[in-house]
Amino acid sequence: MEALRAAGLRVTAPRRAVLAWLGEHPHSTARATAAAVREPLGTVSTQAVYNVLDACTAAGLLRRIEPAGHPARFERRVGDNHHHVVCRRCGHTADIDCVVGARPCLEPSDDHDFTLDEAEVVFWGLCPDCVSAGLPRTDSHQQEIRQ
Amino acid sequence: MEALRAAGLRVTAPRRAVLAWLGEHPHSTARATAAAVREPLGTVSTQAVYNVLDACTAAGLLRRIEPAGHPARFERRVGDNHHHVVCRRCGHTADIDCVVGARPCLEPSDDHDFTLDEAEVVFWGLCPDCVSAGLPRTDSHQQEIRQ
DNA sequence: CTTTTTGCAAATGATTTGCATTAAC
DNA sequence: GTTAATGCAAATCATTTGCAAAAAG
Repeated sequence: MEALRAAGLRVTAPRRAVLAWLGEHPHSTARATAAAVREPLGTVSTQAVYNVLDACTAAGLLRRIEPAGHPARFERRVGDNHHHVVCRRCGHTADIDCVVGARPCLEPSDDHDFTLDEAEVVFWGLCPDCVSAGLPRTDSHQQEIRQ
Repeated sequence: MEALRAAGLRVTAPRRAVLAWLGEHPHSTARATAAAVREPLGTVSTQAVYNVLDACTAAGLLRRIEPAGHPARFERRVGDNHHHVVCRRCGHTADIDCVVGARPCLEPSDDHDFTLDEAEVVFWGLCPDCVSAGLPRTDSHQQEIRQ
């Protein structure tokens, strides 16, 4: 990935592997990503993965999604302002393009003098699997079962 | 507060105090709330506060706001679907009524078969104080300085 | 060779869990 | 008197921090 070099980041095995994995499996957690890159690479420390994710997020190569009550997830689809559906129970996440044309409710009625840079929209609910599975709303146990 | 009794919850000093505090100081964190109720009440355990907040949230008396990277905040304004501006740096939170009339981007373009129950909108940015203060984006140290 | 990354260990911080004691009803 | 809440202690879990060793350019 020359994206790395373009961003002024050194090209290392963990970085290649993390970006490759996230390309195939968007919305993976740090933990799931770590587990995934350890397969081809052998030993990769958890912190190396966090470092990679942080560096790439800072460089704009990744987007971090932090659904309340669930570990952060990462995706390579950056630059466009798209949103997400998140399962309250297992944290499973999918992309959503907002209905209201280009910029949805991007203009708040009153910004309280904040200097805004992003409008984040999260649609909360239950994924099909958790609906059929059982009692709703309990928190996740199976984060990495789902990619 | 008869709201408590109406919700089938016993009326205790910590619950009264927490609800009273949040009525005056919406968007307080658990920590700030605990500190606040300890003043009039003497000793109140942190867990009691968490219990109160959890019970009241479950009963629909409170709404929990969980901005990524910041401790949860609570407010008594429930039932209406309003949104929030959140400061990336200090977590300071304020209410926003969405522009697009009653229900903003409540209809996702594709729900991925999720059973949705809420559309959450968060406007991210920097509060006036953090803009004038200094370097942006660093994380909070002053959660309870701001209510 | 110099600087960035990695790997390992330990710390942080919000939140949760378990259980005996106490207060509500 | 029962049952639900509190208080205290300890555990959990994602994430961060510090630093020496290894790798990238």
